Amino acid sequence: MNPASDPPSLLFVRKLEVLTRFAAAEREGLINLPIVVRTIEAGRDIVREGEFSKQSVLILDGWLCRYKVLPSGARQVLSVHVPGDVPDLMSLHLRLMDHSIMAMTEVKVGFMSHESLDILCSEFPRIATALWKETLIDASIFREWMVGLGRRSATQRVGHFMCEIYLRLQVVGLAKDHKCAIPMTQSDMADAFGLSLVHLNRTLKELKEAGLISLRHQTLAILNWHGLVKACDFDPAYLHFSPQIREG
Amino acid sequence: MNPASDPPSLLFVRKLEVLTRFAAAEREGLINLPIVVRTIEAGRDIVREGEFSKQSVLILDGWLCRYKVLPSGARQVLSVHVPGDVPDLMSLHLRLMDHSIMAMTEVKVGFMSHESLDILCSEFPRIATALWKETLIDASIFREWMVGLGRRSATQRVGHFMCEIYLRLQVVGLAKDHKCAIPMTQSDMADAFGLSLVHLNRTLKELKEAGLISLRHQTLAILNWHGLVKACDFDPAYLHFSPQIREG
DNA sequence: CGGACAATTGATCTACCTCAAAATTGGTGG
DNA sequence: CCACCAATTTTGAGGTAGATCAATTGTCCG
Repeated sequence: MNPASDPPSLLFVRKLEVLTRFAAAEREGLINLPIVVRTIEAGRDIVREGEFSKQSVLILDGWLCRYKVLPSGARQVLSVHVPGDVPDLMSLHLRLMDHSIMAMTEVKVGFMSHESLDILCSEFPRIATALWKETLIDASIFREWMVGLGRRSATQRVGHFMCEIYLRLQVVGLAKDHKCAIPMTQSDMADAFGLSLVHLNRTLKELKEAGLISLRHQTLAILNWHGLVKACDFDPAYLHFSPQIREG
Repeated sequence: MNPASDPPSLLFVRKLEVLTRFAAAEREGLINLPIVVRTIEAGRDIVREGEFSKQSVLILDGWLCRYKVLPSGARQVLSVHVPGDVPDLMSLHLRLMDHSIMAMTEVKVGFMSHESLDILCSEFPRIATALWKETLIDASIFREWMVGLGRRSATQRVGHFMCEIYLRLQVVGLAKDHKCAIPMTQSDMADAFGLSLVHLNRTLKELKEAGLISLRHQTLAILNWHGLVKACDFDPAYLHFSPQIREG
């Protein structure tokens, strides 16, 4: 879906065009954005809390997550990111990182300098607005996760995530027929849902035994979409997809 | 601190100037922003999840919170807002509200139409950037709350909030000498920290008995700032104050 | 002074945690 | 192709932070 001849920025343009219709010049400006492509091995940090960031990363392939670690050693995964996402877009204006970003799998990323993004934004204000919107959707997802962490049961939290990630992957063509890859360890998931590893494992087992999902070899199948949506109280409104996309 | 003769927009300008140094024209544009002032009684919703928003509210006096309610009836408070905040700034670009906003006290708010904000942003790109930054800090606070909800104990969550709100109030001149008003019921706090009302009450008691805080008649005093900061693992970096502000 | 709401306390229960070990999986080198 | 290692997943057993249910007390106001 992304031939070698395509510039890496094309994925970025496509993602933004889900929300914004660009003029030809804007599109061109985006496509010509200088991007430095690099491959990073699984487990490596891309940026660390406390660092000053001078660039943002576009994910071209693989998954990555944002997290914070407490003095106790406990880790909270704040978000999970898939191809097309720019997880640290916020650093464009908040240069001091308040969290870290780690490769969950081997990832291919494109580095976009803040300098060139700034220039692009001032030349094309509608691009600035499109990027701003991306950061707002990011925040909306945080809010929904907060609801899960504060008020949903372990089972609902896990199921809710499965629904969310399936839809997000579907938008970028990486999921269909209620199946997708989830290249996370159970330890990663536990840290994302605020659970212990042991309890996460039991929660997954419960969802499997209820016939709602199957998950093996990092491959998720949602066996009963409507059942899962209902059980976990999933409503995709918070993803702010344009009207024509919303469904399961 | 805000004489009757001052236009309500002045509070907004002051808040934004914490992060951005404006040119005279920009400042003037902001001050002339048309604002409709209204008073709203405690407990009333200002916007509801699912509505389309055509304006954003600037808090002039009083507190308000954002929240979501689950089908079970459980409520999660997502954030708490004080004078100077524009809690639904996100609706400027995500018009469909994914959460509700409620007055926690009687509040005096200023309504700013999205139309006039849009015009201001396109005329003064640096104002757009300043607003974007505000939404990014908002998201940063969500991230920190996620860490609390997922990985901190009840005691730490409560204490952490006390530190945060004290500093945020201090910036707008509403707190000093480690004292400030916290016009929230314990029920509101419980919903903000993902706790039951009963447990929240016991947690407060614990912090009081440890000599870290006092809280009576909605008045908070932090009796041992350093002790509290240490016990709750509080680090204000996530508030992204400019360097000269950071301290307790 | 009464009524409504908010705060506090008691008693019991449970969802999820921690500690510990075993089983499974995937990758590597011989 | 197999043996082995390290990482991951799974299961068992027992403990606890925080939930729920149920009063009681305090506070604010009209």
